[in-house]
Amino acid sequence: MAEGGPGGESLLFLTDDQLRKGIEAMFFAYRGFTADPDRILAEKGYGRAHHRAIHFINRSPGTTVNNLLSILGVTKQSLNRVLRTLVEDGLVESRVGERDRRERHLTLTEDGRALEAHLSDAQRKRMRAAFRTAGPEAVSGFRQVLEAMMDADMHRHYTRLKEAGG
Amino acid sequence: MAEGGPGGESLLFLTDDQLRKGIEAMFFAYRGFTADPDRILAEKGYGRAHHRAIHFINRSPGTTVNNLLSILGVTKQSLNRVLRTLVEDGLVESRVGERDRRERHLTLTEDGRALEAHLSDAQRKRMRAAFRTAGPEAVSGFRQVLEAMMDADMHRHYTRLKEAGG
DNA sequence: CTTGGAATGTCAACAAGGCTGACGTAACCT
DNA sequence: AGGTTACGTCAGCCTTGTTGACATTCCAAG
Repeated sequence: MAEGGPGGESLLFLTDDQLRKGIEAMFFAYRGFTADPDRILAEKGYGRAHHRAIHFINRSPGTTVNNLLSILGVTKQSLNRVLRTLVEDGLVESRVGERDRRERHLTLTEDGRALEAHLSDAQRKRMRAAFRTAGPEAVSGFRQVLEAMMDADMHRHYTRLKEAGG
Repeated sequence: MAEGGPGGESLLFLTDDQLRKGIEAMFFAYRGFTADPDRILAEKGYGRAHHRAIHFINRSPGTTVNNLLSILGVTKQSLNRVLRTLVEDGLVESRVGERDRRERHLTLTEDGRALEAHLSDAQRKRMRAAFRTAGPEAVSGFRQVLEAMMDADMHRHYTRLKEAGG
């Protein structure tokens, strides 16, 4: 299995050692990925769970609790705890649905958008530096591998957001 | 800032929208990245913290607690709890240092190596599928971006492990 | 040689944020 | 009218992060 294969293409990039490097790269990079927002959140007494809620509410203003649940992949009890503090603190607004009044539609308030901007500025800054260092071709590969790594459900959510936002 | 730039190279890949896609890709992909090991760990009553300890002890047999701490970036108390259960369950051996008896040198037992193999098989399987789908060039870019995203400390650890293992 | 500081690891207690289970309410739909 | 769906909440559990206090060991300065 050292080399050669379909189309004479080298498969060296699929050795266990290469895979292990990919695994460790994911581990260390994810730490960097969350480090900056984590610092900002800690100052305000929030955690990563708040960041995730804020991020996806910002991406899909007016989204329902149920939709958020399926994106985040946590239980409603878990999400509810986070959401309650955000509503109490005036960062998120929860409006009863007009068409279906069982639903709650979530949007960021002005304060919420301000925090979101602060957090995503920090995170984008690091991502931008990494992208710039690696270059456009690397970025394309980066995204291809990540997309191939997602579960099908998550890929669905990702694609939806990608299309909506583009 | 839409296009053009040094050397006439397009900078479209650095737009906020592209960065946001990268951020969301990291989020969703990391979930997939940990999903398989998480299932195995849950069956055995362990968590992600145990996996991390097992992984890095396997990578550097005989390592000290302090070294592990700086790789994992948690407090020694946090690590100690995890380590204690692993030692009690006979997956990790903790030997008092010969030269410096304050140190504890950590190695996996046979059972520990078996669990490590099980976990990393699962994780490599997904990584292999993603690598194969994306192809060697994408994998190269993937790693470049991740490396550029790491904090300096983490990059140091990553490089060390990479060299040792390669 | 002794003593004080630094390094290493352990115990205790607390908080965040996952989880399950049970229950209540309101609204929708057949 | 009755079943289903969406949401909220209470209670309690677990993992895994945190700080603080403490014991042991090493080393170096006096």
